[in-house]
Amino acid sequence: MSFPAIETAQSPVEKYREYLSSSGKPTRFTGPQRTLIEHIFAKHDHFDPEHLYDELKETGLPVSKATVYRTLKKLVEAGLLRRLEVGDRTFYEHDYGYPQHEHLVCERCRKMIEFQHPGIEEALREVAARHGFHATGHTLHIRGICAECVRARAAKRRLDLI
Amino acid sequence: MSFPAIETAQSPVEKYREYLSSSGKPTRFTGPQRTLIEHIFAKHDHFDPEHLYDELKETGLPVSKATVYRTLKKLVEAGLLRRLEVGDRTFYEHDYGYPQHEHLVCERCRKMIEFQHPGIEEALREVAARHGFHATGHTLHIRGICAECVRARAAKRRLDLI
DNA sequence: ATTCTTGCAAAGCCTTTGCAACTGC
DNA sequence: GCAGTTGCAAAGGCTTTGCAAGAAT
Repeated sequence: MSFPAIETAQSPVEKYREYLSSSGKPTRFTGPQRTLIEHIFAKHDHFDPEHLYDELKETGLPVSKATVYRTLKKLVEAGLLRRLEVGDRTFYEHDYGYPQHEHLVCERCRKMIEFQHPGIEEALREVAARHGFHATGHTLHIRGICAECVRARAAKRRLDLI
Repeated sequence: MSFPAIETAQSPVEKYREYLSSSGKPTRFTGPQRTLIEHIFAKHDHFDPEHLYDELKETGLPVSKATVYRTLKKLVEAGLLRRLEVGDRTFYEHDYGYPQHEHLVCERCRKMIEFQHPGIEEALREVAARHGFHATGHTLHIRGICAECVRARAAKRRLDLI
């Protein structure tokens, strides 16, 4: 984890059940949904639906792709996950129990480095207020090459000269 | 336009030709490419490939979808256009001759309101530097409901009470 | 029992690609 | 004339959807 987790009164599963009962919509807590939540919250990372689907298949508790997509949508509504759109790829990450942050996205190794910057969040709120805009969220990430890849590239360049 | 255009020494077409000749790659300035550039730079707005394709069809100078996509990619490389990923939709807007800015995106009327905030840009540079990250760009937008739609919604609520 | 959820496969969307015809240079 | 570009239609990813079978309450 890049940042310490936030203390939560409820487990993700509990939080989800609460959401289900208070959402008004038809809803039922099923096995596949439990499998997904428990798998997703077993570790903190950034994942895409395809990858999640593959992992579950390997663990012996497969869930169909349709259900992966359907459940991810619900988990975002429930406030358990945050959806990230990076370039033309879509990722999900923990929202519940994890502090607000943004990402540096390496275009070479695809790594996503988390960072926090309260000043930026504050500036965004201020901008919205100034425009009478009722903000519900934002998307922010910095694209480029991470330190590691910059070094690797420099090293390779040195080798090429020999 | 939300912001005044920047003075440019070259027209978009000239700038593009310069890019073509200096890019090293095979390249040829064709009729469809000229049609696209002239149409795109005739007005400042945010558009998606589909919309652009439809507009060109109506003007009587149609360009195939494949060429629209292929040319948009080149125009981004040439620095004429900026590509925006908002949610799961992709837009393009002028980059050449237009100042750096970000967007407030209304989720009700889809309007994109431009804003500038030098402090944020500066903060982003600083974050990248702190991580030894070689930044090449960033994505930033605020989602929510614009002032107009907030008002419209409030008005409707009042009516509903009658 | 009833109604919601799942899995499968088909359909949808947006974007890219293979290829023959065409066109700048 | 030669290589690069276009248009068309087909193919590709990723995501959603229709529907019959299977679960949760």
